[in-house]
Amino acid sequence: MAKIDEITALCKALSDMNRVRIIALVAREGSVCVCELCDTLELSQPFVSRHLKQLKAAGILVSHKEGKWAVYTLNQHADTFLKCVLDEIRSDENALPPLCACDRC
Amino acid sequence: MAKIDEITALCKALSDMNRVRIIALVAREGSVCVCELCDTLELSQPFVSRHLKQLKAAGILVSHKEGKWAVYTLNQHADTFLKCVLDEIRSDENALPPLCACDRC
DNA sequence: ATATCATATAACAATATAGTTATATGAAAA
DNA sequence: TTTTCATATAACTATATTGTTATATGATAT
Repeated sequence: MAKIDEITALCKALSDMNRVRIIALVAREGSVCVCELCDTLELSQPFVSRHLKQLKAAGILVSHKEGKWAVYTLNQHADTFLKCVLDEIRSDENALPPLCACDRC
Repeated sequence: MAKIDEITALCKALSDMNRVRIIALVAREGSVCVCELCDTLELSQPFVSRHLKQLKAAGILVSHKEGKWAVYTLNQHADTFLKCVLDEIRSDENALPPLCACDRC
């Protein structure tokens, strides 16, 4: 029952390759910290941080603090459309490199 | 089995409110000519024409000529993800004004 | 307290996209 | 063939977004 402007907003969040790769990595790993995203996807930290903010604003990801680290996970309250998108994204998870696990967190 | 870059490209086409409204109108009416889109959505002709080009490039719409008119319809060969999006868009069709039918075509 | 680490934000340049105005194309009617 | 109509494209400005660099915040460790 999504409205046209909700569809537009969600698709705007998904219209950037780097953001979709971030989502794909979070979906595959369950939860990741920012440094793992940076290292695995070879993206700069401020760059990742800003895209994460957009993905949170779009309701796709949620985050919580664990000590010094910010851990990002998928929003469990995704609506029908977002679930459909996530299924699509998950089906191409192998397009991503293996996780560069952070050895500190 | 959509790839990440295909998802990104499709979502980019769907990331603009006017384009989604165009899709919604085509989905509701079955087929429309450009002047009906302009009149109904109160958008300028070159503006609509350029967005239609993007929607064709994204594989969402197809068009054919009927005399002087260009008639746009949904691409029947939509993949799973696009079908899912179209269902969402259709569920908010009443957000659109009634069709301003072109009295010439 | 000071230093360090992880993340977030600010400020900026480069690029892309939206939206407008003017013009081109191509078909049908006169 | 000239005109008219429907649509497409070109050229342009305005705005938004991307991506980078520098800095701020906030927690832990020393």
